[in-house]
Amino acid sequence: MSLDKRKILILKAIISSYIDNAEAVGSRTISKKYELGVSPATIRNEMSDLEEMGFLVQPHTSSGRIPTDKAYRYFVDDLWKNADKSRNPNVEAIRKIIDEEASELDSIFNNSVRILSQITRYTSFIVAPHLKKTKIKRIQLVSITENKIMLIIVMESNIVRQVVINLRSPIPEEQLHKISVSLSERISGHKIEDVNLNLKEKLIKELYNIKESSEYSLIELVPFLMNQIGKMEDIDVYSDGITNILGLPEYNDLEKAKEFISFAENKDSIVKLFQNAGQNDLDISIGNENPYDELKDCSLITATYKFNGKIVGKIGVVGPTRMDYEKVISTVKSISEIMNEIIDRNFTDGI
Amino acid sequence: MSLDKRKILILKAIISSYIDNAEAVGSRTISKKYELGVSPATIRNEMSDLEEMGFLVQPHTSSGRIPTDKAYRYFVDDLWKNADKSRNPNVEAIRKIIDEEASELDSIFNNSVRILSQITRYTSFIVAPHLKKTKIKRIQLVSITENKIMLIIVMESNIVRQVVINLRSPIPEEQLHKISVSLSERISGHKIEDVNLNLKEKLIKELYNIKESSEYSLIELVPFLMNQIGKMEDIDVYSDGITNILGLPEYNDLEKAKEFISFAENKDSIVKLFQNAGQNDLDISIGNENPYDELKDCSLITATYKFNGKIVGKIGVVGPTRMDYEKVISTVKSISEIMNEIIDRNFTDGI
DNA sequence: TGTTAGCACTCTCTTCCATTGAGTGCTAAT
DNA sequence: ATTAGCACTCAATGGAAGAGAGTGCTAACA
Repeated sequence: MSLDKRKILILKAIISSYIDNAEAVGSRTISKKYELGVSPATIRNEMSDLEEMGFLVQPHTSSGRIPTDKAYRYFVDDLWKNADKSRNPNVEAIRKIIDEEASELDSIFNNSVRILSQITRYTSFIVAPHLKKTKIKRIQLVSITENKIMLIIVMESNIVRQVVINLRSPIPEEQLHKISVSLSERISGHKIEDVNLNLKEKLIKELYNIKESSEYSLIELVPFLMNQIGKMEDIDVYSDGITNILGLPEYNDLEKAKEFISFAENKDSIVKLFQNAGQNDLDISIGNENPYDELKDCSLITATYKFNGKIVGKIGVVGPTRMDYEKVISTVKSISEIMNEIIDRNFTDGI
Repeated sequence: MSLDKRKILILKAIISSYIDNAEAVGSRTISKKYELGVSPATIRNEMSDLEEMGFLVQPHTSSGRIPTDKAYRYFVDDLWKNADKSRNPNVEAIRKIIDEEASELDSIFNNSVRILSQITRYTSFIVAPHLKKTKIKRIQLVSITENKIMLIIVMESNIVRQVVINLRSPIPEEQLHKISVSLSERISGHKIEDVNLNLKEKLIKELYNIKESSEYSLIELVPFLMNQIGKMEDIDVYSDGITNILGLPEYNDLEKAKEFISFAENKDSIVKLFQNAGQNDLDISIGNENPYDELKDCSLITATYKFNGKIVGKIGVVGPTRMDYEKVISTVKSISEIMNEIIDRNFTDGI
């Protein structure tokens, strides 16, 4: 039995109808709504074949049929081949919004993930860079008030992290500057994880031996600074629209909804999910292709974004397997491209 | 008819049972579980009286009874009088966690709201200061990379806000410093809202007339900086545990749950809710005492926190009217006290 | 040989009762 | 004033019956 043209048309019609209504599709519906020029009986025969081939299932003997993961997979792979190159019409509007607050990664991520979930109406995530694995370019100490200084860390990728630190007693501006310079000299080029491993002790010792350090109680400050640096968060997860699933018929069951929500709110599981998700420009995993039981009725569409051509993070959408793949794929693609472009422009070192 | 001792005991027993089980309480239950030494029949008579007095209602003729808002109000006011002065046993642990990352308000708020919702298992909020109404102490421009500078704003209350800004072309360190100093001189003492109103134009004009400005294209930079300052967020809302309500029997109805969630996720409504909530150390509004329909089955417990003795923000919990008031009140109280203390220590100007 | 009308059959879903059980209010006895 | 007893009420539970959507099969048709 082969997947001839008519079978494909019928399959697509069923998928399309099921995506719209979340209800098992019968032969009459197909013959009425989609003009195939054949009677329900013929369609029934074809549907029976499609079921045998594993593209459809019947929830019970006398109901219509539902597409399987295999059907979605076929449909998506087909989309792929005949990919519509027409750009998402919203692209320019989206770019403008993200670009407006593009000087901090945090804003780029927040805006991107929000827009993504607003357009798709599903749950969106961004899993952000492994800061601990990138090198520190320089650090800087800036006096804020008498008892507060700001520690600014600039990473190789021009990502900036800062933290305000309370001092027990003021440090003269001049001396702060000296500490800042010597600390920066010694720490730049190293990774945050190195600081945690062995650099910390080494640096503390070195700095103690410098004449001018002794003026101020570096004994307190430097180890504290090193701890702050070491604590910089490793992987950030941004999410939006988690509660959107409450609107989906497949999550009418409160228990199921709660299960999904607690999965989505758990950063660790999301990080793992996205790390497993393949490293292509765009990856799609459908239903049981997902490694997590909580997502067996969901599809995950992820894209990567890069710094300096190196893969560092992922953006993605989780929705029901019954999702409008064409729209979601095009949205994820567009937004990831916009992110890539904006990050490139704002965070990549010139040559 | 008066609220004699036995009626009070029975009322408390009913409230307590209803808080535990969320099910209408019958006379037999009370007589069995709470040793009052009287028969169900007697309790029935008393319950009938309590209903007449407005403390109880029957969902239908042949069911047990449920406490009304008035009953909770009585119960809470009574708690008040006989307030247990014993401190929450967790106080020290909580303080430690919040204190660990106390040099930035953002962390204090995030940690506090998280702990509050974790302990109470309800939804918690913090509505943070009106930044636009406080004066700017100083601003500072710090060079980050060739094309990035950081704009740091220190408010009168020692709150620090910073934003990274991308430049079209580099500015020499020296000149950046000059701009920073003149901008800071001119802007300190003013409020953010003043910047938006008229200060912006005035300052731009003034700075154009300074000799050294002309070296660099201040024409671009200064207006941009002013916009950044003017854009600093007005009121921040922190929330946690919104989806906790999915576990409550009163929100078994998905529609009701969705309504609550979209209310809780809407910053505007939360800001209004908290602004209406009274300015005492602790305020409680129960059920229909709340101005919002979405909260007619909820109680709101809020506390204030202060900077320099001035009220600036609120922390609070929203849960079902059927909540363990004693525990929630004590938790909100403790956490607000801890916040006050930590903020005082870290953000108040010395004398 | 593929298509289709017709029909019996299947299974869910809704509606409608009857039954159950928790709880009340009232009355009469203590 | 309290309580045992009892009739009564009403939500909740659990079939049973009927409706409706959809199927598979058969036989006729092009």
